[in-house]
Amino acid sequence: MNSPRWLDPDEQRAWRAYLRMQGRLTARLNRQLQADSGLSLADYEVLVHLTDREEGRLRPYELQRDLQWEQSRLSHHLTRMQRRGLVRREECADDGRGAYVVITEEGRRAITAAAPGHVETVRRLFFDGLTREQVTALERLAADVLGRLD
Amino acid sequence: MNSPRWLDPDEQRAWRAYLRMQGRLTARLNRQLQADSGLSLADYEVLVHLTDREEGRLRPYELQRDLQWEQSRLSHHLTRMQRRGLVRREECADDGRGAYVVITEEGRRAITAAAPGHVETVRRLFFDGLTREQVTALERLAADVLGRLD
DNA sequence: GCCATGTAGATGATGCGTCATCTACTGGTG
DNA sequence: CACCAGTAGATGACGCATCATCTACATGGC
Repeated sequence: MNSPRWLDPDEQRAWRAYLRMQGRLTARLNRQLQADSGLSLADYEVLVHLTDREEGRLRPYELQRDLQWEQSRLSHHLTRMQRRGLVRREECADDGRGAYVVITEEGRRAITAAAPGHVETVRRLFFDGLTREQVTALERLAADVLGRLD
Repeated sequence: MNSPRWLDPDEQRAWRAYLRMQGRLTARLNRQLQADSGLSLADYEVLVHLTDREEGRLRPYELQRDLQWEQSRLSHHLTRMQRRGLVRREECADDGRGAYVVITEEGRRAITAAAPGHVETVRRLFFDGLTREQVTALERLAADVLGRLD
């Protein structure tokens, strides 16, 4: 821990700007989604992944792998979503330990209703005003950083 | 809400990569700070802003403006930090409604101990491996987006 | 001086995220 | 087949974030 390499001024500014953008953007997206459709960003992500498979069901561990969430977070979240009727749990025949998470009709209705407004908000708050180069540079940067997170 | 402009493939990939990086990075930073020094990222931010003024004290509304937090989040957070002995509240003579938040000796010790490891982690997980151009491009992007969030 | 409106800040309820821990089943090795 | 390491998932406790609401003081207009 001795003599750390501090951030230089460019890095400082970039880091502060990133943190600030991140916090504000997430807050805004969450609020819009919550207000317009009663879903959180987390609910939205779960439902997107479920609708990606046409059977509308996944094993929790697959969901966990895709979302990169903590296992217990996922489990708690599914419990809450189940309580609200957005998903349902089913037994898994192949693996006695396992389970399936299945999207309900209500879950489908919820995400169908929520998606347009959410995408519109992402576009309005984030992509509008960015150039194509900025978009590809961001993807590149995120991929670089992700590569070092594993 | 009719006929939304969906994200094109570049935007999709960039957005997913960003969300994923964001989530994983925040989680890692939080875990490191928590494990090595018992502080959360939120605690860290509060203490940084307090130590920025050499009196080590601020009005809550200033802190709120700087951090861009919800007022009640800040208030709750300060209560918890106070309970842990990191800050203290003091009466404000000029304004009967107001208060001061003051960093304690223990708070100073905590952030002094935490900072090197945290900065090192930010550097290792984020800045190492990014070019100078990527860093300035990020700052630019974040500033652009922030400009549209107000 | 009195009232209306605004501002500083606290609080209770409730949902979310993490950690530690637990149960139950699987699958390979002797 | 008995054992044991590993994997799938759930749960309780606790700190965090948001919303709605509340108190108390400040301030400007009459």
